[in-house]
Amino acid sequence: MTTTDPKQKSDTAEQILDLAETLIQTRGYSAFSYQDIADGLGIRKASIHYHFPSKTDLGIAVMDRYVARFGAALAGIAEDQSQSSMAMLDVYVEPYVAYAETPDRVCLAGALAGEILALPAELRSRVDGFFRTHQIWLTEILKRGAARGEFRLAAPADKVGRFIFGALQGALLVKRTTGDVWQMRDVITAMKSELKAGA
Amino acid sequence: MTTTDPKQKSDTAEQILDLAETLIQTRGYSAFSYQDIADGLGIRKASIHYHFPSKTDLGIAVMDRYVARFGAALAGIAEDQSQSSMAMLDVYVEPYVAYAETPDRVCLAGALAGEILALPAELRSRVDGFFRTHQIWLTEILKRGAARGEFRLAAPADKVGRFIFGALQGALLVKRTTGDVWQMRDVITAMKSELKAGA
DNA sequence: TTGACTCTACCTACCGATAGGTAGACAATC
DNA sequence: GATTGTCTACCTATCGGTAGGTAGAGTCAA
Repeated sequence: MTTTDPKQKSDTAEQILDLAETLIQTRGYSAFSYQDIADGLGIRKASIHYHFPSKTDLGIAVMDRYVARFGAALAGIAEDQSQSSMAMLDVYVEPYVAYAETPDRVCLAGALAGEILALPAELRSRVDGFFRTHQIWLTEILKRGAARGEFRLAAPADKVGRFIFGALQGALLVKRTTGDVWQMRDVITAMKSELKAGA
Repeated sequence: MTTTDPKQKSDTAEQILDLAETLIQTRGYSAFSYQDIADGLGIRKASIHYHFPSKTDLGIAVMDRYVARFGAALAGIAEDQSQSSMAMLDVYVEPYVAYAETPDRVCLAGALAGEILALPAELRSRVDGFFRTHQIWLTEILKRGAARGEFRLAAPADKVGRFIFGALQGALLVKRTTGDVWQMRDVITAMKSELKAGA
């Protein structure tokens, strides 16, 4: 950095995190290597080990950043209580739509979940926490929508929450394979129609 | 084999396929090795290469067998037209429930989809075909149910089909990570309630 | 002001383990 | 005697990780 930038983390560490996140989301945790990152950034493998001693450390750092980013987003959505619950849901699904419109990206947690048995315990627990948090958050929004007469839930909110969350994660998985950009849009259309039905 | 068994494929080849299928479903395609199979069956790596020259060949054989098995099942379900559409759906989701009740298994196609970019093209196209076939099949059942007045669809059948298929695949993914056996049951409960709503 | 020292951030060069895959010997069977 | 199936022994490539060195910026006492 030539400018006087009071940044906390070094620029290199940040670049490593960014590329690692992309690589995990597209190829998976086991399938990306320190060499891939080294090649991508034009540095040596050992330099990555300097910033992130082990692959586990790097994986944890990537996931923690992702969780924090999403956590802030979830809190932000629920903050403005003047919004309709459907509007909140619309904001929630935005990242899914965005990922679905890239060629190969899926949710980071979804990518890690696909190879959960190959992951170190510290990563496993974080993916688990991500899933639980999101399903609970969705359940709360659904309850709110039902209480306000916006949604008509055919089943208890927590079950519908799991249904919707699974559908979003599944849609990303299917879309990456089939390449059909309508996969995610159709799922969201169906989801919203189901919630509005009878309202 | 000591008994006179007029089997087509050798017993060893069959055992290799069985174990490979299990390993892909639990660990993933990239994460299992010929050594794992050799250790599991008490044979040498080179013997596996005799039956399946490359890992790609083995992967294709496993997937083709799986697709054929499922294809026969789908045809079987739709055969008896005296059944209700909900009964057909119940039979369809049986394998998902069964996988969800194992510690770590997911759908073979789902497992492969998780690392689709690391797969040889021949495998990729098969996973793609599997997804398309199942979504089309589900759509047909939904249309039938709607026509018979069993289901009330809030959105076009193909969109609901994608919604349901994604939810089932996503539920397996989430369940394996969280270990919550209710994940799949809750999703199926919600799905059936949505379909019955208003009927 | 200068020399000794420390720390950061990178480097080259290597390690043992494991991956998928191959060559060829050796029995058993048809 | 050819075919089938399994073996031992080996190959090359790559993995995550380590050892040790170095250039440069900052610190600080003489």
